[in-house]
Amino acid sequence: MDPTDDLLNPIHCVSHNLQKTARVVAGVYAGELRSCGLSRGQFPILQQLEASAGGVAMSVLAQRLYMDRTTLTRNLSPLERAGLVVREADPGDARVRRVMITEAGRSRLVEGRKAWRCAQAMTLERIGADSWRRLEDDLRRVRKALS
Amino acid sequence: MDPTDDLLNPIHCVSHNLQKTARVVAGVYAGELRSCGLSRGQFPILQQLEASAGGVAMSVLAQRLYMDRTTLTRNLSPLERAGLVVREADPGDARVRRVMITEAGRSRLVEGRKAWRCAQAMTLERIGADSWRRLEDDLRRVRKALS
DNA sequence: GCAGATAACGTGTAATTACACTCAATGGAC
DNA sequence: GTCCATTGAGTGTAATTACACGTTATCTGC
Repeated sequence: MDPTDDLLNPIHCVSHNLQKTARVVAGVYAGELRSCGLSRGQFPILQQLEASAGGVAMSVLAQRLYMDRTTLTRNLSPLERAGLVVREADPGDARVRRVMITEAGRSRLVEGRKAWRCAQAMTLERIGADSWRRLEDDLRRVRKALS
Repeated sequence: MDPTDDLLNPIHCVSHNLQKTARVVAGVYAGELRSCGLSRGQFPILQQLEASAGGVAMSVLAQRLYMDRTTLTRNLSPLERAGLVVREADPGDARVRRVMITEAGRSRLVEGRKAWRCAQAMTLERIGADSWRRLEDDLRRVRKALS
């Protein structure tokens, strides 16, 4: 008998278990970040952009965030309207649009990180740092295995 | 020095790590479920309703799914239009609307489970059953700790 | 060069999510 | 019984997500 048979019961759905846990956790971070005018979707984008000197192509940025490319396009629009990022054509390849964080974006990110740190500290305190270390490793493995 | 200091770097964001992993996994299940006309959000709802004989109040159902009550309202609309669920007033309390799965809903669920099992088996094979057992426990603990 | 394949990107459309707000029904204090 | 806090539920609005499709630019074989 296959030892994974019990896991083929919908109670153990990998997708739904991840989904509902993500929803619960997201609420904590969204609440903290709201004070600085960043959504929980915008914060990781700015964070990733700050680490990418010289700008990044849309596709590359989407991959790094494990996000659909078209979703990224939509999420970038409000950030661009707010002047926190700019999109400009790549001089070497006219197809590529390089995304860059602006000075205003960096300032906002400083505020955002304060709020984020509150949410992260609160979450870690509740779930336990060691528990999270193990979980984070496992999650990374899941992403690697499926993409 | 606080041993959780390194975890206060946005790279280790609990919310974003869960979010992006959930996105990657969701893609697998959505692909399989599409063949039977159920979204990955609708399947868990029907699944939960099948286990709730006599119908459930909206709030209770939302709690069980770790879902916002208003989100559940929206997600039920297409299911109701398709005749897979019904909402009827509770005889004892006029505020309560009891949600029930229909016969058509049960039939659809049989189809859905076939597709779901494909996705689940595929996912488990890639990430490993033991890895998932540990992860599922950890995720449950996170939900308990935060809600 | 040129034709077709490929790659990068945006848009139409639709599902998912949830906060703020409103409405209706219930229950408790008196 | 009346007032009012509480509870269950739906709607307005907006952000998030992603599939299908179209457009433009680059590359490859010839």
